[in-house]
Amino acid sequence: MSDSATRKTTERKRGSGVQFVYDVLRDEILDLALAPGSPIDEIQLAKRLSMSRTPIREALVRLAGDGLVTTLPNRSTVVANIDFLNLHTFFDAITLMYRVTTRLAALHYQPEDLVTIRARQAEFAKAVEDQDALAMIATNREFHAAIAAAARNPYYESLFLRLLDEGRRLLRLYYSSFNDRLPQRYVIEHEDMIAAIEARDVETADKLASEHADQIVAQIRNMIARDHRQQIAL
Amino acid sequence: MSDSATRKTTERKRGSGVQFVYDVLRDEILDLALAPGSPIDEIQLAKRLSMSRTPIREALVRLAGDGLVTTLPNRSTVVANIDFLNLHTFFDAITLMYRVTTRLAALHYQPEDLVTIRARQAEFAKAVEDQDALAMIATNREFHAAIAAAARNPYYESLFLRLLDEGRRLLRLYYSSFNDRLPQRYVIEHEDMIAAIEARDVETADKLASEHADQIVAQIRNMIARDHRQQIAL
DNA sequence: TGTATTTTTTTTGTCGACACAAATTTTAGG
DNA sequence: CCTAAAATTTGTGTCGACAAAAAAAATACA
Repeated sequence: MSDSATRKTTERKRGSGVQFVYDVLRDEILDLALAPGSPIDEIQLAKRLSMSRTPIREALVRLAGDGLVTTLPNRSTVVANIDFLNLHTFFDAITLMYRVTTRLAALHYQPEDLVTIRARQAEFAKAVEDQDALAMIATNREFHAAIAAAARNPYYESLFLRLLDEGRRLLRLYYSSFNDRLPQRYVIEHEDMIAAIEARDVETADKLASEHADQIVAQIRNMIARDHRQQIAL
Repeated sequence: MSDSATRKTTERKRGSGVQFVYDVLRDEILDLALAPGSPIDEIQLAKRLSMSRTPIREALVRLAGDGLVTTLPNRSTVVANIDFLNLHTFFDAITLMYRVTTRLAALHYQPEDLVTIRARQAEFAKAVEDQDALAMIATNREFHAAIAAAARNPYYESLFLRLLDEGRRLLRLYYSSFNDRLPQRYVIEHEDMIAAIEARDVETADKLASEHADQIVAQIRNMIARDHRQQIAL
């Protein structure tokens, strides 16, 4: 299990309890340390994090708001399932959010935004170079989150972040397939997007984001199809 | 105050407490019965609804997730303010959601969806005929929510519902200005949208939704400008 | 042996109480 | 009379306990 969950005997500041539980659970859910569909026992969790059930419950309510857990009335809350049947709605939404945030970033970015975006891109390039699939997933998210922040629209941003997190869970399922050389292409696409944003070239930014999204969606689809074939073969 | 808040001594089913508080507070916030920025006292609320603070707090956490209240650490939670300075981000997002949901509804609707949509439209037409501004706001929301449901994309739907609720709060502020004849136009536009959806004419549906959104945004902008002029005059 | 009913266990939803943080008021000093 | 420190008040964050609901186990009956 996640070692961040076991360290706890140290006194925490008052008020940080809920946030702590929220962060721990969120990480474990997105990292698939907690399997989708598995129940979350409040008492067990309370013992593990050595705190009362009250802050645990509040954290669970927040996670339910994020769609990361599902609360069954009078029954245990469970980690949200991945809905493979309706993945197309996910792909549709995340593609649109890739486009919209990149578009608006080209329109509204401030100089300091570019600094942040470039820093995230450097981290992503590093992860690709190291062939570190897990780091690639994380840094790719941060790169696009930085663009979304520059777009300065909290409504798009919050939906996009939610979709990126959902995607993180999906990619985790298949991250072993990242051994190929494809990710190098993403680095270049990112560079092109940064250039279009900097030039305030909205249409090009939109087009690049759209293609980038299609790339990623296609790759995830491939991973799923491949995995599905393997399952059938077994 | 809302009378739904005072009836409570009757026993409620176990488990419905949080939902009840959530619904009451949500309505009061969206109806501006609770002014934006005003603090919410947990103890006072607990007394008013005659229940313990625990379910109150959980409801507040959910509302915070919806962006309807803001939680200040160790300090009272306050009703979310209306951010007039960044209204353009709201208009941008809600216009896109009008378009996307109408588009996808034309693509994915099932026969029973049209029945629901038409029922909502009838209620909206009735409200316009009655010159009942408050009912117009509510039924207009339900009409577009029905279209969003037919679009069958939970990500778009949840964002759109959130934006519609935010819009409800905005319109409440200015609903006195609904005395003019403009709303009749909305009825016709709604009819056109239904026709385009039924014909599965995606492009027309998109175009109509876009124009409809522009209409509404323009009207809200007018209301704000008019109000602003009045404030300056005073 | 299989099914229906009762009993037990487990786990959630709610409660009242307490501790701590921040805001407010009071008091002390210049 | 004004400023700064101390004391008080107000309200949140967390806790342990209890009651109701659901699930699991045990029992009765055919």
